[in-house]
Amino acid sequence: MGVCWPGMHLTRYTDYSLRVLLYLGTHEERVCSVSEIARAYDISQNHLMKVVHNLGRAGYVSSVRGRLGGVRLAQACEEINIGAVVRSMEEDLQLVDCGSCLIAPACGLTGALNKALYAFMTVLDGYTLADLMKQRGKLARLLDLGVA
Amino acid sequence: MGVCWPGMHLTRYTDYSLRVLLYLGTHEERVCSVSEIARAYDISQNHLMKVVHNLGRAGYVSSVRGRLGGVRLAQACEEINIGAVVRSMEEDLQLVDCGSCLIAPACGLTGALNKALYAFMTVLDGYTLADLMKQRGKLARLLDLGVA
DNA sequence: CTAATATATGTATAAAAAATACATGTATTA
DNA sequence: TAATACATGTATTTTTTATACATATATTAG
Repeated sequence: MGVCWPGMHLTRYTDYSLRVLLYLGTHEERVCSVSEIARAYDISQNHLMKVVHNLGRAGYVSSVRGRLGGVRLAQACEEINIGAVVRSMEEDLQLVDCGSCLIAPACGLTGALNKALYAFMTVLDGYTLADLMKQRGKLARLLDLGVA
Repeated sequence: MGVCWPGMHLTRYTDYSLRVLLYLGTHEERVCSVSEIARAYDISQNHLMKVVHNLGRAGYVSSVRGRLGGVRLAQACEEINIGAVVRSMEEDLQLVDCGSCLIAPACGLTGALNKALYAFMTVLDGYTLADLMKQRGKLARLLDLGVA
């Protein structure tokens, strides 16, 4: 066989990650439970739990167990870079795996795709969580609608 | 529910499209059958048939039916733009579908992702098929290995 | 004219990937 | 100590993608 690139999959998993950060960013003053966030977005709580756990491992959120526990941002909104978040949530963002492709040694595609991906990520590297929250007040109101 | 973006999926389908163009580009002097190309890459012939058919609809290749029929490039290598090929093969390249997402009206993500995708495609727009075939001789040799 | 061979095209099946559900463990505190 | 929230592994479902199958249509060598 031979696949020249495995597909740039920005999954819902990464989508959820960013949405969690947006939620926590608009509620910086307190901890939020995963169930609360799942309810706001009408998303699978189990899935979101793993997303949040991963965000914790990557150092973006800190969690508190037990009653009255929950999650909060571990960094300031201005410090959380969107490109970095995407990179830490998406595993196969490298356009590799040309290993089994017959023409890999002479294929000009790899270089072109890598340059394109680099450009893609460079744009995202130019944004912080704070940049995505310019309309913070409106965001908060929309999110509260979901929880209520 | 609510999905803020559907995923940039550069599928194997697009991969195959570009590989077909590379094959035809290195055999410009004659028509090639789909089965020959499928054999070279060790790929499903049925799948490739549809890829080729689509390339025909998009105007990149012209096909001849019947015995001694086959496919050939309908444009010069220098005229075939890689970004355009990707756009015509991938349907959902637009990062839309925020329709059902709660926070869409105040979400800064959409803009960031669209800018990133634009940067990605702009890079690909800078390449032609000819650019990917700089090592044409080596390509031809590798492909012949697959057919043999 | 006809048998061989190639593309054209719709449908069905299989494989892979992703999302979600389920189950159970661990920690915290009112 | 009961309630609640995170932690984590496994199983199931859903979705997407790739492939297989079947059949129609076109072309041409002989």
